[in-house]
Amino acid sequence: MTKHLFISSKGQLQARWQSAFPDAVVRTELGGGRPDVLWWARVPLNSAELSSAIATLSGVPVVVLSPEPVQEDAMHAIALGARGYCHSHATPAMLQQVAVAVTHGGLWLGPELMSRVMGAASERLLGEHPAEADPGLDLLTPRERAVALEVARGATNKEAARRLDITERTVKAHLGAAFEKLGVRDRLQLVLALKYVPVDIDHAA
Amino acid sequence: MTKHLFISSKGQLQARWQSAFPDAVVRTELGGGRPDVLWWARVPLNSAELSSAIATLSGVPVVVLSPEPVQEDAMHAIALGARGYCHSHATPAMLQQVAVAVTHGGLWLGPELMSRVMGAASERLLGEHPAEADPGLDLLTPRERAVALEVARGATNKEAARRLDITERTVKAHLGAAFEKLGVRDRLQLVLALKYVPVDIDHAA
DNA sequence: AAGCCTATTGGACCGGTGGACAGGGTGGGC
DNA sequence: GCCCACCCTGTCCACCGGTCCAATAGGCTT
Repeated sequence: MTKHLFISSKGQLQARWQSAFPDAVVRTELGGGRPDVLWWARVPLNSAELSSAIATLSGVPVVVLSPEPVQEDAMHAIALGARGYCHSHATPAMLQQVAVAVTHGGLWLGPELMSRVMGAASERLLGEHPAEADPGLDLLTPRERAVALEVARGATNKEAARRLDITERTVKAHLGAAFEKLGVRDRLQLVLALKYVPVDIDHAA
Repeated sequence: MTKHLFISSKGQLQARWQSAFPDAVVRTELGGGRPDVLWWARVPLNSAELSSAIATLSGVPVVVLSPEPVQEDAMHAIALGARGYCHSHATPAMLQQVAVAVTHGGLWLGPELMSRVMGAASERLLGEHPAEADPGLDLLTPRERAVALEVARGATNKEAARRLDITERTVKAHLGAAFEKLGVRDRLQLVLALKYVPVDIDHAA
């Protein structure tokens, strides 16, 4: 018989899970025997905890359950080695499906996520990035690029303004345009989007 | 009963496959009814053919079989939407495993490929290389580190608070402590400090 | 000439951010 | 017991960051 172990912060979904797997064990902490499937339902998702759980139970498929599935969380989960990701309120039938898939060596993600992951993986491994080298820098005008690079080095708007000899207001304007073009919401995400940019030589030690 | 359709250039493995699935149908071309699983064993792998087959049988999981599995082929296959990839001489037991996984919504790739694909997908989607131990990070307490990492991913204080299940105020506290310890003035420079080590912070002077 | 893109700046608004006060709680070392 | 490090929370406030409303001016294509 397949042993299912659910790790949950609180036990409130125990009944639901046990209707999918009558012999399911629900606990708040890892421990005890070695299950055949580990269902990780602790919220919020803590990377460190999950990672150590996966490492501890090496070989046991881990499925992450979330009360409100987020793609980003799912990506983190599979990056850490999880074999599945689905809604913690999924129907018992769905949970059984997932269990079957992962215990037979599969990865279960749900249709949308699956296609996203597959697309990303193939892009990465086949080396055909859609916007290959620059995920954005050449979308920007020269001025926008200059401002973006200043900001990406950690400058405040005021500092960037001084270095480029323009008004802080203008910096904001260019920066706003850059946000728009790169589809990010703030300077920090701009930096993350531009993270490949090598640090200026004249500022490196 | 699950219907298995094998598409093969030549029929020589028919016996093996039928020992896994007694009612398996082996053909050289697509056609006839709609199977529950489509096993694609045509060699060499033709992207166009496979693609159109997957499109034609939309919704039917497709598993690509190869007499000599190559990672690149596997990547192409899943890029086109295949749900599995394995050796065409796999044991009947293995084939049954694969069938179970894919018919339950899973992706089946084999351990090595799976980890490769997962790694690639997460790198691509999260834009991160697997844990390159940041030197500054161990100056921080576990909680400060967790907050710092959330922020380093582009989260706002509010988002970090939600993800770590603490108040925004507490996020600020940990973050402030992290700024102090790392000698930076704001979240953006924190990210830079965690990503590239040798950046001089004071180009404002 | 008209239209568009780029660069530049202004003012105003408001939410996010970071620092400066405050505490409260736990657990471990001396 | 006391001290200390860590974790968590609160209020207040100045500043920064991002976006809205503009406007002016040069260069470029049509």
